[in-house]
Amino acid sequence: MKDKKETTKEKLIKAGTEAFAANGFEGTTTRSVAEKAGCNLAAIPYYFGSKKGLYLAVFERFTDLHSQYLNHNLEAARAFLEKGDRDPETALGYLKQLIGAMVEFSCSRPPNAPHHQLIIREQLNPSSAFDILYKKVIRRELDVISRLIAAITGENDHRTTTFKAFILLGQVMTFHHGRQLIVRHLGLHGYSDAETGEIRQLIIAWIDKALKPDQTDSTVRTQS
Amino acid sequence: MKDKKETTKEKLIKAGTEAFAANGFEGTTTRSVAEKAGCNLAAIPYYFGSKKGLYLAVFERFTDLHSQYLNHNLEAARAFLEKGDRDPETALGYLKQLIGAMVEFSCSRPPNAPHHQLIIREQLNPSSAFDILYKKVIRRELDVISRLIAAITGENDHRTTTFKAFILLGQVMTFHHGRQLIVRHLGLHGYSDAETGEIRQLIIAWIDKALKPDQTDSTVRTQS
DNA sequence: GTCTATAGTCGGATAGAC
DNA sequence: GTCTATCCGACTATAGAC
Repeated sequence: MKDKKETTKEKLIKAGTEAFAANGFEGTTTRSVAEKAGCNLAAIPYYFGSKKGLYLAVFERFTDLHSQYLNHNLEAARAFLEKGDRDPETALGYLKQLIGAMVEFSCSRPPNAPHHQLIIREQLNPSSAFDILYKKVIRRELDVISRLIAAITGENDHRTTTFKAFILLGQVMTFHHGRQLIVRHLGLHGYSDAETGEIRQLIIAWIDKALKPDQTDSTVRTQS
Repeated sequence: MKDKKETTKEKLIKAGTEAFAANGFEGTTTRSVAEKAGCNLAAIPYYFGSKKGLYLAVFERFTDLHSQYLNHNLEAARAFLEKGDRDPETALGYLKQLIGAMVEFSCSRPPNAPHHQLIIREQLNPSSAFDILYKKVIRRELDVISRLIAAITGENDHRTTTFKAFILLGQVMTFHHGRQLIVRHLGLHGYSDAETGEIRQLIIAWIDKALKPDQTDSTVRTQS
């Protein structure tokens, strides 16, 4: 029935995802997207109303995929948190699991990961897509991570645990959006499995040391 | 003599820095830059040859400022490293000093810091400006940081210490380019001095724990 | 639903007066 | 050096045939 329809729409979303991630909204032309999708320029306004409509559709789509990918780890952690068990070692285990999955997602899957480019671009330049992003993926991730950190360190100040969650996310993201830089600096040709593995191990080891509950967490007090 | 000349050129570079940082190269129009600079559109091709010429001039300029700002800390660390003293505690002190300065630079000076937006944008979308950036600032920073890390941890593999340097830079940068996100998530109105201070303390404490020389650094071995 | 042709707009660069 | 006026190309979106 609507197989043909879905296919063209689908191809446009896929091509749009890559193009917008690589060149940004302004840097992308509808012509190039249509060409990459192998369909007609006029199909974009037809299916999505406008270029901006396609852009938003791209975000609706990839945020779904993104949550699906991390859903298992996020939900497992959330279930743990919800049942009130606050064992720091267990919480640390969930956190390491989750972050490990994020590293894999960011580093080892170059074709699936224009996602983070789109995320960064929206952070630099928030548009109406930022809302979709925030509500569907970022808020949830931040929330779970900061609650895990609270369980691990015993720190309960929301702002502080959120800052720590950010530090952590920053460690992961830097390897994604700094890929070109790292590769150039080290003379690599992209991340091989070996590099992805090393990055994951380094980040996990770093987390391990920095959050280990058995050390006094020299928690910070600033004037609130 | 050439006061007037310098002034117009200067105003264009300043306006261009802000505009390119905020909206990217494609998202910026020469008209808007000229208007913001309070001068004529035709002045851009006149002084810089083209829009791209202005863009490159912006990079030449801000990379100078950037190195100047961090120069003191970078050179102090480099002098320490050069004289062959490898005391881990001292090295850790230099690293903390340097990172602290970077946090101040990223967070507490909103008007001076379109710089990092430009850096991120070039990482996402390398153009000819990437070379300027890499050669004049990033390479030197990465180099010093990774050598400090080597001195602190005793780890001598260049790739590993570089990855660790990246982790560290990622922690700092995330607070800069994720500013809109953090502010929104925590319901802040930008970073006050208190927040900048807390961020600096958290990152330094994190580094402290993760790199402390007195712990066995569970150094990673992957198939090389 | 998909195409061609084209309208309408805008942005970068130039010509040339002052 | 600075301005106005303008050209030219490229882009998004639409009209309308098939």
